Amino acid sequence: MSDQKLKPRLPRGLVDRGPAEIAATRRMLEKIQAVYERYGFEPVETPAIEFTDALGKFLPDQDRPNEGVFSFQDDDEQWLSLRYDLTAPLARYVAENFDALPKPYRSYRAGYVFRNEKPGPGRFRQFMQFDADTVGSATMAADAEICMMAADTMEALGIPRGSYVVKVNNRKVLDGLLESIKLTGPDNELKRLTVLRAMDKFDRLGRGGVQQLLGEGRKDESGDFTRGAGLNAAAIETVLSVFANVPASENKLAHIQARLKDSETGQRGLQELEEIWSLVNASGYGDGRVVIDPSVVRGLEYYTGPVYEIELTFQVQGGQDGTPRFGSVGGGGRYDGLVSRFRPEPVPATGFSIGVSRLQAALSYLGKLESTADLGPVVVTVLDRARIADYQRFVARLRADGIRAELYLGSGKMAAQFKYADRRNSPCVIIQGSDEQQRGEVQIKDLIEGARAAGAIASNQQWRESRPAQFAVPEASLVEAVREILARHGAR
RNA sequence: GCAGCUGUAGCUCAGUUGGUUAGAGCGCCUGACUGUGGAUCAGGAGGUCGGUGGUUCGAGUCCACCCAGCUGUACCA
Repeated sequence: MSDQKLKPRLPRGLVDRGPAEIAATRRMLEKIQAVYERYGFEPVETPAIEFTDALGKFLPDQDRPNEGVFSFQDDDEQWLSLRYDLTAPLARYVAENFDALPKPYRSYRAGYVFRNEKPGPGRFRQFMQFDADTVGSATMAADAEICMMAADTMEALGIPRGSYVVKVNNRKVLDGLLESIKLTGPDNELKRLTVLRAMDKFDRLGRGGVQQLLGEGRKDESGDFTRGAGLNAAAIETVLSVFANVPASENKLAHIQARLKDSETGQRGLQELEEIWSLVNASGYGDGRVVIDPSVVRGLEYYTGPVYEIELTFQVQGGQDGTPRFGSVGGGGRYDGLVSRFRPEPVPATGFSIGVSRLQAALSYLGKLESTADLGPVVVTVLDRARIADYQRFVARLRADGIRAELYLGSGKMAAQFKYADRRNSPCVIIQGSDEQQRGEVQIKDLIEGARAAGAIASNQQWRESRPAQFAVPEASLVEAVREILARHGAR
């Protein structure tokens, strides 16, 4: 077919966003930003594109970028990539502007990041993160503060205390654990990865699933088989001990301490955890907002010490199987090696990101999000096409007074104009035909009030004759009357 | 990537053991209403049944392959 039309469509994992979602995102961003500002962080923004090597994302032993990142070659053949998080670009920025920045350097930024991975519910290939970092401070106080800020942010977003938890662990504890089951040396590199990955799946697969993955392997619902790490029973028991149902954070520390006796790395990790815990506790956040959880793994690359994860703990009502799981909505950790890739001196850093898109998807699914679009503009209708100049003058007066307003620019008759205004979520329309003009008046119809009245009216004739929520005011009072309607409906 | 399931109108779906011009609800457009949203009523537009090939007198229906979507799993720096 030569006259075949192009089919409008989006690649998977990408979404269009309408006014209601945009408004909801904006409200979220404002709340997050307010918390970060209060903690003394300042904004900085970097571009969406970086050199691939600056992101550190070449495949090992190959000159091709990792498939998980969107990459392309510049005119000069250099590889460029879309950022896949906001941390790596920040490290590049700090390294590049090192001498000009105050240290420790505390900054935040929001922006879209891109990952070429399989999308799912609340998982997109383009999504927004809100990130905050402290660069140039090695003290655990920086990490403790990040955790407390994460908790404050959740509450600022309207998530009640007890409906979220900030979990803290330390990569050194995990390394120590692997040491204690003798998974050391380069030969065991792959096994170590397999063990950590298995642990990371605890919330999804449960203890049994993780146990299978640590041992022989596991068959999923579709019958597909995943090979396990092949550990012996004693080693499996040691690894699973971190999932023990020990209620208090102090006890968790004690519980795991015994298993790490032989590992110096593990002991150091425990010390760091204890330090964070005492700082968090001193500020009162140890009441369940921030907890120690030795099972938190997080991504596998650049974290060097403490790692954090923000999790929603909502009980999803209707609790059958079909309900999606919204686990982690944010996380982060200490990445002491990332900036020093560019610098001669060591530059410790720690930070965390909130997955704004995912959190929004979760909140909206759970009905915890006010997802109403903002009110639309006041629409001035066109009854007499010869008098467009007059109508435009009404519009100009409203705008001059700071009120969103527009002239109906379509070609429809009255009914179409009302439908248009309705769809635009307009608070009211302005009408002036020859009758009103002679009396020096305009009709104002409150669409929101009118919609409410519609329920009680049976016939169309009655509806039209009663003209619900409609009234006349002198032309001179136009702005004032519209203001009243806006105020009544809580317009911002 | 691997596995399972599903592809019929913009959306949600019906379509008997293969049998004439492929249906419904919702939505959309127009009108009833020379100047009023909703409701109602009447009319209208919109589909080469995901694609290609095959079996058959005949395929939305059966078969093969491909494509897309969903779910699980792997990977996710």
